Amino acid sequence: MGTKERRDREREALRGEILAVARDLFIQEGYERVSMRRIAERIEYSPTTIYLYFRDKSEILDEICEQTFAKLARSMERIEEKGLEPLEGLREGCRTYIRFGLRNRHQYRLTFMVSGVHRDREEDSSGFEGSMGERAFGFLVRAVERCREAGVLREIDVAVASQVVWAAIHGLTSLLITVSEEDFPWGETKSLIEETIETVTRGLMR
Amino acid sequence: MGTKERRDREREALRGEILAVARDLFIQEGYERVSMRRIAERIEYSPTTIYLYFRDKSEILDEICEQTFAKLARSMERIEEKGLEPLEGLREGCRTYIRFGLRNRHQYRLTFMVSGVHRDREEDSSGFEGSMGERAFGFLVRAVERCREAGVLREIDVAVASQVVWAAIHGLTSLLITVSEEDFPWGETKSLIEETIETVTRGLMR
DNA sequence: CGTTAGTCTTAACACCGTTAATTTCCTGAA
DNA sequence: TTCAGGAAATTAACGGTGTTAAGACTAACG
Repeated sequence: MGTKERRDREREALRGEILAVARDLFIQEGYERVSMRRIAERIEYSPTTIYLYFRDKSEILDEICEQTFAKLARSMERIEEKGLEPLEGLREGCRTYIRFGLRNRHQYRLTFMVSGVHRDREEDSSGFEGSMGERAFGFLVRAVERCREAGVLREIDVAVASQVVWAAIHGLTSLLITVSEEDFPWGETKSLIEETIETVTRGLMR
Repeated sequence: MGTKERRDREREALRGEILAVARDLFIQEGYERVSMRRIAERIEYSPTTIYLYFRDKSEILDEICEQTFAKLARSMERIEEKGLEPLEGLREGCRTYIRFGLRNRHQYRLTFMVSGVHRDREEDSSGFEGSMGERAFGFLVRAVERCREAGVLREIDVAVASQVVWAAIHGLTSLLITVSEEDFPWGETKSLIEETIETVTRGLMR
């Protein structure tokens, strides 16, 4: 009787393996360089089998991105449990965000820097609401809000201020990912990160 | 005797037409959605003819990017001639940069947000030195330097400060390009831009 | 006029994402 | 134990891609 359950388990297992293999390949070589046929080869199934588990290539990407986002969101939410003072909490969130992006370059690029380039299929896109991306951004909003409550924030809309922070840390992260050190004379990365965070927080305080 | 000259002119003309057609298509539909065959169709030549004028597809892109950069660099350098006070000059440069990115979304994405994804050919890359990108960034450095000389800059390395500014305005630009308004509740774009510029400049001043 | 150099095209290669049709395999009932 | 049904996987194919090799055309020069 439990055969359906077992089959479901097996199905899920194979699905997971596809996801794992695809993630490794995407990270190592980039989304567009990895073909369905190569993923299939790795899992030792025929290419078309993948289509029994995913609608198309970009759905695999979407799923991986959500996983990545979930990781980022958790990292950031963990900061809130540390009970730091508002300003330092915000700073620590920025650090976490940037570090995460640099440690997961390809995933970061895939989630934040491609968007509508791939996935022409529009329908779902599931939007921002309820997504892991919202959770990660939600952290920023709360961190800024706590700064406002503590009275250290200058006169500015909390939503706008959060977007400004996001822009700054995303900008730094994506530049460091895109423009390699041999193409541009970045100095010491660590101090650049700290100065960026320092600058944006200072700029938001009264 | 002037036949060689005429032929050179014709060659250059066709090359230019390929570039123009490709630019229009890339802008309208994005680099990866445009095939060599479609470019060829537009110029009414066979696909392989293009390879007599460009090594490969990415070389067409490179050339277009350089043109775009040149336009940006000129726009920014024109600000210097306006004789604004240092801080306002920096602000105006930021505005120009962001506006340029938003008005040339596809070109901006191509130049600043893809990098090593396409063009596996490494050899040249021609580096940062002497490129139009350097000229655009050079403006930022000079603008920041002038702020330092005017004594309004806080204690910070000029190169680092310029990179911070670049990160912030690039971050905003690329986010606005990547994350569409239906995916994320951006408020009013104009005020977001102003607040970002305000925040980063404030954060750099003493 | 014949040769030659430059320009362009045809045909092909090796891929790609994806779909339709078909085969294989296993399970549950007779 | 056999057999039907259904799920899972495969083969073959379509229409596309960037790119290369080989051949055809064409215009200028000796």
